[in-house]
Amino acid sequence: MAPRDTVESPMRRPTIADVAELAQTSRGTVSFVINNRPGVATATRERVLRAMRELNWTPNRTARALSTSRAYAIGFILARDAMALSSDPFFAPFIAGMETRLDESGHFLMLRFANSHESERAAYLRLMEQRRVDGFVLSDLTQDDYRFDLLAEHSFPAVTLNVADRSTRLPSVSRSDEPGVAATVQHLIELGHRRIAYVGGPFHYLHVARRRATWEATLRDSGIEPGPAIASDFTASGGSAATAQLLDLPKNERPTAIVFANDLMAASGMSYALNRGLRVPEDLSITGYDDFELAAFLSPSLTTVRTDPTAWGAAAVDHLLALINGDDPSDLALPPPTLITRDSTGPAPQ
Amino acid sequence: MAPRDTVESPMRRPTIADVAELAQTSRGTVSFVINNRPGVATATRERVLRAMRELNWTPNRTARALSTSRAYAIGFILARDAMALSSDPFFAPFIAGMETRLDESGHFLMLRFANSHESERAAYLRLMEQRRVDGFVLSDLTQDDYRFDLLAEHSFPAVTLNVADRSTRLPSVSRSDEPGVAATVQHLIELGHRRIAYVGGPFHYLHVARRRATWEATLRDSGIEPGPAIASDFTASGGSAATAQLLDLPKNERPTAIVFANDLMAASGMSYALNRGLRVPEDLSITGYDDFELAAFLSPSLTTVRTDPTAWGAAAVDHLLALINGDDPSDLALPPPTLITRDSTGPAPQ
DNA sequence: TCATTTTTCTAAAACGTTTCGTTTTTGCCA
DNA sequence: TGGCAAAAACGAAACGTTTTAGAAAAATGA
Repeated sequence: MAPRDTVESPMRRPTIADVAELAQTSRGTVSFVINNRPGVATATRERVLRAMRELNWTPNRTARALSTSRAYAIGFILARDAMALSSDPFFAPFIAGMETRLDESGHFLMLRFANSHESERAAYLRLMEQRRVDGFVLSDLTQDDYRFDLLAEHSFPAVTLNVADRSTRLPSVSRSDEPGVAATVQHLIELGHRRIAYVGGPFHYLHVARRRATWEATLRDSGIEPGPAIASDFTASGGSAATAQLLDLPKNERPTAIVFANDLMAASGMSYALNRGLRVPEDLSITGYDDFELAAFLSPSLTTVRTDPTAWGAAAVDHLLALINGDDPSDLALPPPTLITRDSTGPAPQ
Repeated sequence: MAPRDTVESPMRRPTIADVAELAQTSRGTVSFVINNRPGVATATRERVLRAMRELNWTPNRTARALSTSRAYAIGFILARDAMALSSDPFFAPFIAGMETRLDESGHFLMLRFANSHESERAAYLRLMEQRRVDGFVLSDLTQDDYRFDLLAEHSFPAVTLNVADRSTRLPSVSRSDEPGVAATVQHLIELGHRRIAYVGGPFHYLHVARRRATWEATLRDSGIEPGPAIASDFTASGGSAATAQLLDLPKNERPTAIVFANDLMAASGMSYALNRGLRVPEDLSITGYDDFELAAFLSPSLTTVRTDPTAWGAAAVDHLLALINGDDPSDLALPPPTLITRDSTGPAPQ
């Protein structure tokens, strides 16, 4: 007679009940052990731990999520199109910074790119309604941002990147860009420039408006009339077009230096100027913002402002998790970014 | 006596039970309606739909996930450091492409950046053990990739980007890069170049090795001895260093054209060459790969190969979801990328 | 030793779906 | 009109955790 094997249902993943049985205790106790809560005798705790190891069991997060009504994930929704995104050197390191902290706390990141306002709104709603995240990190704040009301209606926690333009109960994690822009403009003034133009992004973004305002204020403080300012779009093609527009000005209005709101526009604008036969920095000084990887390797290398998106991402997550855990974190200001002087800026032409 | 209000528990989100009650039916029926399965009378179906609308109810995905043991999410784990990632123009549009399809099917993307081999492995394990995803998209295949065994052990579905170097039950979604590289080399040969160098990435990546092999094969097919090949690292600084190394060769070995494995290295290498006083393309022709945003706006503009990562991402997700749903999709080959000829390539110097 | 407190542990009820076996209703035909 | 099959609806169990009320056991004090 063939031996009768104990027939195990194939591949069934062990559950907390299996662990409890092996450790000769109840499921409740196992739960207490893994969440290390008091009230479990040392001997029992060790039996449970041994059983866990033996069965190679890890708690099923879905079940836990249902039970605790926590998702153990946070949402990050970007309303930019993918192309703009891939060339924006901010997000990848920012996300990586977030993940270092998420990893430690066992959370995951739900990322979504939205290419329209409607799909952005829909993504927030779905994530909230389906309870798939515990909170959000809000970037790209705009004037009177609709997301504040949206999240408030569902009483969802979130942290904002930079401070909002109106009062909100959401804490912010910000890195002021005023000092970086001010330092850039100051640097150009010291080099003797007097016609300093600005090429920014869409002004409904708060940080865009703020940087532009800083450029203007710094010039006025030095008694210099601000040169032309152009609202561009952060893209390479926008940078070229804006530069063309500036260089087409009559000679006595034409800027001798251009402050760009990001490196991509700066690099593109610089190429355009070189193509037109201008020398950089002898005829035209150029500055960027971000210190993207190529900045140091362009010809000439690009004077720019280095931010630290990784640290920012980590701080944002720390703050958000604290908020989710019921703490009441205040606004947090990170140290300002620093100006990196390279070869694309030089003394103003005579 | 004060009127006795019906005290509602504040803010409780409606559940399927509330909908069932309002529609005067059972939870099972409501479930049938939302998953539009047969066996529900039209009248009942409409009562349910009305109740859903009235209560503004959407099913809780966590509960559904627990019940169906499906996570409604897929995993994408990138073992690159954030800096390299931010400058790689592939991933953002690829992810965006994935999301268009994920969105349609109600799935989400679990994204993780891993900065070490260990954390990569741990991320796969956690996602699988906790059942937080239904499958994976595997990118950056390496020689004898360990992930095949890892996923097989847990019998998790996945699709690979490009075909593996060994047999695996995982279907692939690939875009062959041979034609792009071949077209590039051919283009240079037609321009009269005979010393054509190659600057690639780490050769343990399959696609890196394959591109390099194509460069070599195309040259040999034309009876040309391949010039020097350098294994670089896809970074701007690597591109500069490799270019320096090539330009330092004795004049009769020095290449008249360099084929770079990505645009970032190409842009950086080009700047380096210009800085050394060479003219591009008169003295040196340069090609890239990716067609990143800046490529058209560099000076000179960069000849490169345009891939379509967005379409690739969409196809990968379609394939993966089919696999998850129990279909048995075969390998899929997307149309090859195309060469974009710009100003960084020209006739070989005499 | 016994009452009392404290600690440890258990059993059962949640969490919000899906699924499945059964019962009820409907529709059809003789 | 009664009988029967098919369609529709129901109710309960299941998914795998956490949490809570209370039982059991251990520790404490008189």
